[in-house]
Amino acid sequence: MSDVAALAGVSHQTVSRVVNGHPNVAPQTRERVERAIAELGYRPNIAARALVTGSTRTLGLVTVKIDQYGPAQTMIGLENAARAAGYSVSVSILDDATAAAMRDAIDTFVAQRVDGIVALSTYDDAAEALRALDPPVPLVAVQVGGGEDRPAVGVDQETGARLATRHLLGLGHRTVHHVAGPADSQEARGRIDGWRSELRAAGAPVPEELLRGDWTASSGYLAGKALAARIHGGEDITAVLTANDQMALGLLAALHQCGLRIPEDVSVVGFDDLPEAPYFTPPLTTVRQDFAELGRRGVQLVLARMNGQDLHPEPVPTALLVRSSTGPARVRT
Amino acid sequence: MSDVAALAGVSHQTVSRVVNGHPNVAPQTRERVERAIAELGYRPNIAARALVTGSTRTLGLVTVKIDQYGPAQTMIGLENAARAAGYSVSVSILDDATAAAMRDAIDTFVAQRVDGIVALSTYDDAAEALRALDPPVPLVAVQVGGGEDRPAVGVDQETGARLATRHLLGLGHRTVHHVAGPADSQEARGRIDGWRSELRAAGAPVPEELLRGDWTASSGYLAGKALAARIHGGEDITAVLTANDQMALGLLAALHQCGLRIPEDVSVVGFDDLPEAPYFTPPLTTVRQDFAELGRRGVQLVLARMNGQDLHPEPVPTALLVRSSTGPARVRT
DNA sequence: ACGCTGGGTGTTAGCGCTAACATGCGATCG
DNA sequence: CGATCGCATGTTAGCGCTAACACCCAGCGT
Repeated sequence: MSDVAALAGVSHQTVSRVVNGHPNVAPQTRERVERAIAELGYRPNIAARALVTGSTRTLGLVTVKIDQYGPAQTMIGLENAARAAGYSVSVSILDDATAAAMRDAIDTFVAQRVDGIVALSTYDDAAEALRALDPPVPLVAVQVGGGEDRPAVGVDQETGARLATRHLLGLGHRTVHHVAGPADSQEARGRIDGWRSELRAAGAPVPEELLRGDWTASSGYLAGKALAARIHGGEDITAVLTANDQMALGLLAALHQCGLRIPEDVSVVGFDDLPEAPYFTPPLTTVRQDFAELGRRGVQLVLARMNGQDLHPEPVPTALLVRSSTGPARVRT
Repeated sequence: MSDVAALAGVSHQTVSRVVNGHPNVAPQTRERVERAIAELGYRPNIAARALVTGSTRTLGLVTVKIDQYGPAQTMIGLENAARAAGYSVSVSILDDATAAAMRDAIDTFVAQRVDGIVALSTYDDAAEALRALDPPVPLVAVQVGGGEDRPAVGVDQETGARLATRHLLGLGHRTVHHVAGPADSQEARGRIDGWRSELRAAGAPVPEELLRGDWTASSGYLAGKALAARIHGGEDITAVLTANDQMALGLLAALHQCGLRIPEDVSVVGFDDLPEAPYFTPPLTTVRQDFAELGRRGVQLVLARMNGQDLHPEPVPTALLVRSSTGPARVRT
């Protein structure tokens, strides 16, 4: 900086003023400084600035299991929104959502003096770890529920699941079966709640046995096999809601293999709307989540907290996309 | 830090020594300081340390189109490897791979004084932008080729494509058609090269017309439609290599719709091995890439450059996974 | 007895920047 | 016409830390 000042024939403070866009600098001085900056290829040192201002203009993002489509998209949304707001993003991708790993990551962010932290995960251990922590900077949760006091944004899982269930009941299905996500996932529970309450509201029987998956296509396949066996055993199962598209894909594969036709024999609805969903066999009816929007609201929320505002954002809405994996119930023989 | 020093009854320098694990500190002093640190919840200020040491122990990661499975996985591998080596990761996810966006991102990293930069993208503009840049810190490219001097790691695309092509020819197919990726992708070109050279080596005819996609299932679907039309028009097309699994999915959907059976009428091979690939209809034969390993080697490479070493890592190997989307050529009627 | 070594600790300076105050000067006003 | 204002700029201090050096005091050899 002093080199620039010397070359432009001004003090370092004036250079600082130019760099930070202060108003009270004479236009010609400003120009002279800017030329010197360009000539010398000068870049201000963020660390030094952070030291004196106490702000790094960096957000910490801690996440688990980013290998799923949803979290990855949400991360993109977060990063873009943060960058647009002039913040850098430092990420920590945890292998598993243990409290210890979570604490470690947050600790590192605190040492880095990030201005705010966004935690992105749908698992209970992560949520619990978060609850126990009290970092000196705002910490908001994205898609992690259960925080009574901790600020959070999420997707309106319940309405999404209700939409899907209603669609299937509307097609004349007696009831809807559900292949749920992991028990320790808040997100999965939201979908179960929505599905169950819609069935109840419609007076449809609520299937006792709940099928569990772990979000992977492989677990969906297993669920599909189990379901097919029950259908061949004479059970009246004609409509299935799976908790995400990957599991729906596995389920579809299993039902196909067992000679069941979609949607003639069984209607299937997914959740997420992967870009690939229209190309499943058959094209998948599913519930779309706007992950990018979720990320954006997450950033909006930390930023608000950083300014001391107490924002309570609405959950991100979902939408049902009807494609070819759902059809009218066949008449019982 | 001075609070800790006061509480422990030592100088701030001794606290610094304890924090940084210097050898010459008396055990009981060390313990006293550690207790004070714990009591006060003290975290060293990384910015201040960076200012004096000149090192932030942070790596910059710039990437484009992370919404694809491959880049996302690679990013995880990178982040984990970096964290294991004691580095934080600052990310910048670009909307598109323009030279300007790339320059901006790198500039920000330079201002942040990251110790090294990893660029992750397979597009030519990105590669070109990289070539034009000369940041004051080591910059390595992951999966971006074409760098004569710029250090890079990549996946051995060519061998992967050859493996797939050989597999199809071995099943008795007269030749193999290829649905390639975007023309400006280094990765896509590597696969084309491998496919073409294997055909040549086997003395098989090289189809003139190359089908182009953009990695999406939707573009694969379009290619599938085109292919189906040509098959119905009497062309002898029995084996297709698609440049990734998503496009293979779209292709599969299109061929199905046009009444072609897989693999009886057409054999299809993908590339990537998505976790969902075994659940396609039919389960997809594909070429696996080890993205996590790619990320790991990327970090290894920057770290080496930061130490002034001149590492030239091997490309990451690929493996063919044979599932049910490929079968023997049917006899021409 | 003397210097010498080396481990344990303290003191000082400075990394690059911005906040706060100081200064100088032309324009404005009673 | 001097007091006053506001703009453009300079000066100083200090953010929290580590490197470099200074210092003190045992233990040792001669």
